[in-house]
Amino acid sequence: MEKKKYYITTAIAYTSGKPHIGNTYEIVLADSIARFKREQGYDVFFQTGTDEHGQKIEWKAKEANVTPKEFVDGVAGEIKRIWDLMNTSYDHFIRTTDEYHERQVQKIFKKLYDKGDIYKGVYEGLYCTPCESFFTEAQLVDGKCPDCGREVQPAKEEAYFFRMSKYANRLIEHINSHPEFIQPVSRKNEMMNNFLLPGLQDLCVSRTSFSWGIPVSFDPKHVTYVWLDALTNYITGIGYDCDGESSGQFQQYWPADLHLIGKDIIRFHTIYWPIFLMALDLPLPKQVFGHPWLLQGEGKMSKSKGNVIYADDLVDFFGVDAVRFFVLHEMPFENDGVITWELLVERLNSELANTLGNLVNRTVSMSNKYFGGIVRDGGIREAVDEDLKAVVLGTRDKVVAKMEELRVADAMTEIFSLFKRCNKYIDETMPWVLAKDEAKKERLETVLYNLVESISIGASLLYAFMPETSEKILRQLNARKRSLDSMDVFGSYESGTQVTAKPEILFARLDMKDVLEKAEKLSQAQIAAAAGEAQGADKEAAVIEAEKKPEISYDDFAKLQFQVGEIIACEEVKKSKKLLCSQVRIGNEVKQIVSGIRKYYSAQEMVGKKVMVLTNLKPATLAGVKSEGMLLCAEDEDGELALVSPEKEMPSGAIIC
RNA sequence: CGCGGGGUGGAGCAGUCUGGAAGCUCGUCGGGCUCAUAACCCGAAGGUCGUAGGUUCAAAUCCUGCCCCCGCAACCA
Repeated sequence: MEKKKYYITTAIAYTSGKPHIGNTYEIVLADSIARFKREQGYDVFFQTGTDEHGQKIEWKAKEANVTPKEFVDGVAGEIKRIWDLMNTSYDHFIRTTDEYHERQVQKIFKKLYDKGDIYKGVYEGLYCTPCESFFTEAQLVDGKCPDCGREVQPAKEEAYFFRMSKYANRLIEHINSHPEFIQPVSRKNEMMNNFLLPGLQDLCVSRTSFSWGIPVSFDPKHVTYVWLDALTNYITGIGYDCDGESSGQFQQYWPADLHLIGKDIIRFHTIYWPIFLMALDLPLPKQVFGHPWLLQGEGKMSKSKGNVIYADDLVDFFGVDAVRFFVLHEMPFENDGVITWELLVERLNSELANTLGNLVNRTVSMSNKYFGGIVRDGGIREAVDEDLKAVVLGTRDKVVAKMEELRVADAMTEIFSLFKRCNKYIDETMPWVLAKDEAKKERLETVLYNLVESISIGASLLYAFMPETSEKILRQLNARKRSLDSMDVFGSYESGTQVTAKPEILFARLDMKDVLEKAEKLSQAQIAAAAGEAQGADKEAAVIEAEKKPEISYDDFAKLQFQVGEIIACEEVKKSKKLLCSQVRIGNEVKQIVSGIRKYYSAQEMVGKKVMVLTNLKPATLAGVKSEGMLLCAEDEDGELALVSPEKEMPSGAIIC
């Protein structure tokens, strides 16, 4: 019988820097699903890779004084190293700089252009002059350029667009008729209400503002812009060819069974990607699962706070499988999960060391102590055995059911319930008591046999999640790995087998204090490194600013009217989290000025301050409130703001020149 | 009235769709055991299930109002 295929992908990682544990979570999750599907007998193809084009990389490469290609080669290597370190069993690692991918993207672009789905138009967006790049509102960081942090202005640029609206109805219908398409289902409404039902905007698919991308073959000053380049990896990676010369592999595996992605890019995978596929007359992926995020305990991960957690650091402390266990087990299905060093140590000690490691250890030890390591089925059954067997034999189906819903954390919990049941069984049967009575020898053999058999099954189930641990346990027990199919029989462990003479500690308990101290050192090192990096970046930015900002005449300067203003009243703007609305007295008049500084100043403390105001700026309406000027602030690289005030007491309205 | 998620013993979560004795992990306390990695097993304390109403024989679960928190979106002159 032919095996059913299963094609699973992760999102491709952006090569702008080393991935942290949150990014690493995704590949491990995908790996456990891929491995489990293989166990279930599917012909699995598992693809991951890197997204290597774009403005940001061009910029980073420049900063590092290397070519973009050299830069991404470095980062992609690092990413691959971490993926391998995590023991992930991907079949193909695609890079968007792969020659085959680039060629296909060019062909796809041309094909869609010829078809009329892509047209040339004008892109209106927000432009950052020093960086020479456009951003959509969504890309802005605190309303500023995400790369250099400066203000952006509305501007226009020639660009190619994809006619999204043409396929919108078909997509709506598809989503409605395939409830399993978007997972978790709660995301479906979000997509429908926010994007599909209000009407889809055409998507800009090219840029001229940077060159590190795949050139549009018939208009080379344009490069392909992110999504058409990145999303297509899922088909080019398995040999799609849009002239109909697709590989056998493509024929076999497409459509994908599961795109595993972060919840932040659900929109692109459930709207743009299906529409691209429709335009190419290809079937749509069966399911897109937007997993939640793994967050660091307090606040966002940031290098300057020194709280970024990297997979390889964790592996140094805990070992690969412990880290796999943690990210898989600690991640809820819909809500974001939390990762802290404390939690990690706690989990490792209680579940891995105590429940699992100690179980294997005590079982092997007893076998050696009482029977020289020979495990025999003594054939003396008792009533207590029945519940153990029932639990052990029932676990497979529970795990399968959970995996079917992609509830990996729950699946692991089921397996650990099995191990807990084994520990309980030891207390129920009290082998050390049986050992004192020569007449109970056969019963004792049976008890140990039941344990070894149960652990063998548990360890086999564990394989998809913690492959090394699974193998280690089986090796210690000298047992074969069970197939899922064979797990409805209790008693397959060959009677008379000898277990290892010296049980190896699977997971050593860790001292919380010790780990936290070491983690603190890591954190300090990170802060120091970030500070050094930030200094370097500052210098760089200053130089670039000098280069890019054109000289102005005194007349230009004279056009700007700066005055000292006194804030006489201030309140928070409703419907906004960032805005404060101040009444500012400037000489004899009072202007209303709205500023995005609520994060740094409370309305109360604003009152009474004398600040520098640009008073002849054209009024604008922000969040429905009129603003007649601008309060000037100094801003650092983290977006920290400080109002600028005259250094000595000055009257309200004083001219600043 | 922008969209969405959440508020469950000290901590972290499940349970809510498909009403019917409030569950899991950690922590605390007491007990058991000694094969084992000071581990394992049992028991206990501890919860007005955010809040106010409603429906129902019965509500954490369904309905309505309100209060907090968090994402996204908007906004940062």
